[in-house]
Amino acid sequence: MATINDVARAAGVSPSTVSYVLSGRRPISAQTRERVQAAIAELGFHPHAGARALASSRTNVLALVVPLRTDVNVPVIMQFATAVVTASRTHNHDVLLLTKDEGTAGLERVAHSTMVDALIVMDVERDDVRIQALRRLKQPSVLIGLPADPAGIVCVDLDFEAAAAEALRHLAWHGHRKVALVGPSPAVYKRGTTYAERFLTGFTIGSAELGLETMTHPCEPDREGVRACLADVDAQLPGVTALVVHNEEALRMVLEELQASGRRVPADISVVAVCPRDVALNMPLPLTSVDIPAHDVGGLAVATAMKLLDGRPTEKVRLLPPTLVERGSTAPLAPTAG
Amino acid sequence: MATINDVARAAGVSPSTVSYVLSGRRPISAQTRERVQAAIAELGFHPHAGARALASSRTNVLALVVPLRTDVNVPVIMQFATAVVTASRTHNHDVLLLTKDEGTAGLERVAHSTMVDALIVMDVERDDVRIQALRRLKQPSVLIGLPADPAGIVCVDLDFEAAAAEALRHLAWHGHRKVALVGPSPAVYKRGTTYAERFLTGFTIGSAELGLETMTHPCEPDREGVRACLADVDAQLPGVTALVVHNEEALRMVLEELQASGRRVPADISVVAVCPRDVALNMPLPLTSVDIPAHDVGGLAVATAMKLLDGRPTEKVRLLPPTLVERGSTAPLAPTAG
DNA sequence: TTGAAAGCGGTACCAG
DNA sequence: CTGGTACCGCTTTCAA
Repeated sequence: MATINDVARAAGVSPSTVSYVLSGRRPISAQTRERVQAAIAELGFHPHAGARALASSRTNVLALVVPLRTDVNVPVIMQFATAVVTASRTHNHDVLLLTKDEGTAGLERVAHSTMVDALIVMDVERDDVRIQALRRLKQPSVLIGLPADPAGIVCVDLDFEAAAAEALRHLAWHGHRKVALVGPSPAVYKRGTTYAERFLTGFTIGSAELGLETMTHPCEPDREGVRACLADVDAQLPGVTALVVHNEEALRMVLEELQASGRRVPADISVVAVCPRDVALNMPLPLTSVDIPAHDVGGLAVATAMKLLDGRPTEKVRLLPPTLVERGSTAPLAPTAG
Repeated sequence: MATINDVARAAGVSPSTVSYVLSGRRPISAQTRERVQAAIAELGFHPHAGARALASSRTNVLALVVPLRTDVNVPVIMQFATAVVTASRTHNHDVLLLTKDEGTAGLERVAHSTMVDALIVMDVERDDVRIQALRRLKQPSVLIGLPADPAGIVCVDLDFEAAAAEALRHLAWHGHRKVALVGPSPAVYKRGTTYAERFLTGFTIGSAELGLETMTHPCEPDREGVRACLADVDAQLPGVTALVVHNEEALRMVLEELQASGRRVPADISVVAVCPRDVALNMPLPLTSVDIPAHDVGGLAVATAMKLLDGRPTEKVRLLPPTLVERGSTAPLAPTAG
């Protein structure tokens, strides 16, 4: 492999000049620059990452911590991950993949050994033990999620509270008064996954503000779970005219069960999904949905990390406003039912 | 951050001794070792990854290339990825995550800049352009999959041909003579994804060897696609008594459509799935399945990469034998139907 | 606008 | 069994 010295020799300049051509950190005459670039191309020179990291204290690598567990929504995780990788590349960074099960030790390992410049952590829980560890690191970190105490750490996420409010507002606008939330599985709540809690909060507040009659119910994403959930909804909120479904895995089954019980969507019951747009579009019926913008959130996390690395100012908590797109699964409440 | 020199000073030894304590590459007296380890612990010393890479020409990082496209089965991809990360950690390596869309350039970038010791590449196609690039790298690579010409590259995967044969053998043993293959979507075949082709080959050969009456049909994993596929199967192979489903996304819908058409599984029709065990177990009915051992394959890929790095001998192509587990979705053919 | 050279923090060879 | 030290390849300060 060619080194910077080989390039310097071939171009008839000093190694430092080659380095400056590469980094652009000082003016170089056009002539010199061209000679150097020609030599680089000819020799197929690629700077040695380790050497660079050693000399510059910059690795150009971001750590990404993903949950390994599969009770959490895998496709969404994957969307976040690919978004982070893609965004990182546009910022000239690569991504080191860590799994959550290494816990605090994994974070400390890659940080202390200077493998990464910053860390992006997914699947953050209410009182995540990893957060105190992150605070002690010399590298900055960005959470995707929102823990109980985000002090000293930067967080980005969808504004799930607003998302719930948005869903309710849409339904209320269409005249719906009785609305049920079909939530994630109990395990998700139990774990202290904050997006679930935040959505619930927004739902409750929104319900009160709009004067709606609502109920909420977790939902195990299998056939029996969905049936049980819908049965409870019908029992506790008779005459329900709309559902907000914050449970991707269960979504398709909810639609099927509604159909099985003889209810047409949206004629008999409206459904607002909370999910990535492609999921909403790939249902039997295109669903009105509040988008989970995994791509945007991942991109924002990376952009935020870059700001931190550059010492640029950053919001401590950045919650993206939700967008609701009306598709085929919601309709105004029929006058007779109002 | 403490350096090796700080540790050496604190322990009253030379830096090289500290290095040797860390690497175990030469005998150290118990006394010295303890003093050094105490100093390491006290100072919270962690070797600088870049410095280490520079001096040793070893990064202890593996590149993992995953498909970014989502027409491919996301949960399985994720299983492979987490298996690779987990296995890498047991070998004291970390994983750099690359997406397939960077193509050849991405591979060359991380290899030429010495960011990784070896590469693991998923979603390999028949005539994958990346393969020639991999051959030129100084780092070894392991493919998960099997291209047309694997010369010079090590490949690991499930033996999909044998998997198909195994599924048919199981059904034939139970007296089934008319069997249809519900395959992946046409797009998967079109792309030259070899696992699909290999399964098809195995199915065709197995069918001939067992003297079965069979047909094969790709299947778009949505409601209409599944319906159309099953309709074609019924039309072209009337009296079909068993299905082999090599399409995870479609699996649940296949079962539901069978039920909708009044056929009970396994009483009226047997179903063998080809999927990870957890998918087979999470269906309404636990399915007899040929396992896609993502964890094993990922682990094997990593172990193989380690062998290559150590200069130990390795099989060029390693195809894991399939295992079929009988669960509730297959039954002997009823005598009356035979 | 460019060059010289001192590190960055380890590794591993050469000595003893 | 241990120490001294020349690198590994690049960045960046100091000089010119």
